[in-house]
Amino acid sequence: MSKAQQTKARIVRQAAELFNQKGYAGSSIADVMQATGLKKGGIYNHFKSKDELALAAFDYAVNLMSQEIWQAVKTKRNAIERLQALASAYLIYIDEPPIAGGCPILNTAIEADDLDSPLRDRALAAINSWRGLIVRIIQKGIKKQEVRSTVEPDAVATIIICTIEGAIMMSQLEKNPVHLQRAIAHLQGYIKDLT
Amino acid sequence: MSKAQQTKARIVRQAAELFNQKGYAGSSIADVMQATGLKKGGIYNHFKSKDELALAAFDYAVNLMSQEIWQAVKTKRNAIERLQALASAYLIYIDEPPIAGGCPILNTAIEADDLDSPLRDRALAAINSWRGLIVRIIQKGIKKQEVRSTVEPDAVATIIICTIEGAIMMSQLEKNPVHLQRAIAHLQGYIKDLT
DNA sequence: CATAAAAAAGACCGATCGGTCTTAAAACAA
DNA sequence: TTGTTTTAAGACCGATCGGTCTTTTTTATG
Repeated sequence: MSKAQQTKARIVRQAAELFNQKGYAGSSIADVMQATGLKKGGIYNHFKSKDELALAAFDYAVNLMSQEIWQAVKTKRNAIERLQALASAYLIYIDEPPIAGGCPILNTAIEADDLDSPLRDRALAAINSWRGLIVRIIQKGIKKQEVRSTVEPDAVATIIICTIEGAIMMSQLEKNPVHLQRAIAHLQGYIKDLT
Repeated sequence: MSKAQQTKARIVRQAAELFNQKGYAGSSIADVMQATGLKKGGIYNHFKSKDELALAAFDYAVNLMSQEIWQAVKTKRNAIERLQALASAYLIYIDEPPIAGGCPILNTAIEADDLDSPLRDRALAAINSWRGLIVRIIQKGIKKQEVRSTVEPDAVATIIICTIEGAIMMSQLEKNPVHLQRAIAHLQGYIKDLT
């Protein structure tokens, strides 16, 4: 990777963390300059606009988390175990958060949900991708008779996602991991009962 | 109420809706001017600063929702029914949202959780007040043997709150009430099993 | 090492930011 | 209804916003 590519990647990484903590509207280019140690020219040489950087930063952050989840899921073959591993993977936000400031999907969704922006579309796509993963795991589990046939994959996906996201918000706000731990413990039982 | 008081209340109401949709950092005083139809002098005559207006707007929004919840809860005497009524009360976000833009506690928590601002303190206090209500209902329920004595009030409060908040986010993002409906249906079963 | 190309610096731009202050209009009390 | 006080208007302020452009420095290539 060339020096320029390294610099660009570094800007994305550091901007992602900044945006994830202070929000897009709450962060200025001056903030990005401070976080990266670069001046304006150094940043605008790699990105056309603040919006373009915001999109790149969001994609980076989501990718980071997606890989984490997939790592956890792919080690299991049984649907129940897969879902449980998926839920447990979010405990990483306590020990080694891939990015500071909480869940980037949640943060971006809240900031952009009333706007009609590319960022909202990206948050929506990220949620739907996550939901798709859960739905596919359950559908396969039903076929393999690991999951009750009466289970509605879409409904389960909603419960898993909203419980985790709400818990991340609470733990982040109270600076106390217990909420996320309780939520995931609750989900483990909920998922076990899908059998 | 004097004319001036009416105007002040109107500013708070309209600013609350604006902030709840576009965020505090995402809304300018010019936006507030447009929303209220007032000019700068008319706004700063009532509020020292944007921050002061933001706090008043948040308090107004939270109060609005708190009253809604309490209205629903107070009609029931049994702990299980009270919790179920509490959860169901959030369906109002679908039919007649008290304020546009989703849950003000959630929105404010996400925007302010990494900052060290009065707004963060307010969001924290609002969540804790909500949690306190749930905990007290359960404690009383245990005493009256309406709730299993092995139930941990704090843990249940976490599950109820994070499920609802996560679901509001999802329904808001996807512009589809189904997520909130599923989450509340799920909570009804969860609460019933506390017996 | 020389040279062309790319990256970063930093001065600069108009627009907008939150906030102030003087002035005019409206509300209120007598 | 008159006089006083409060409320709202709107010009104005310095700071900061996102973004541009020229110049210098660094990197990559022969």
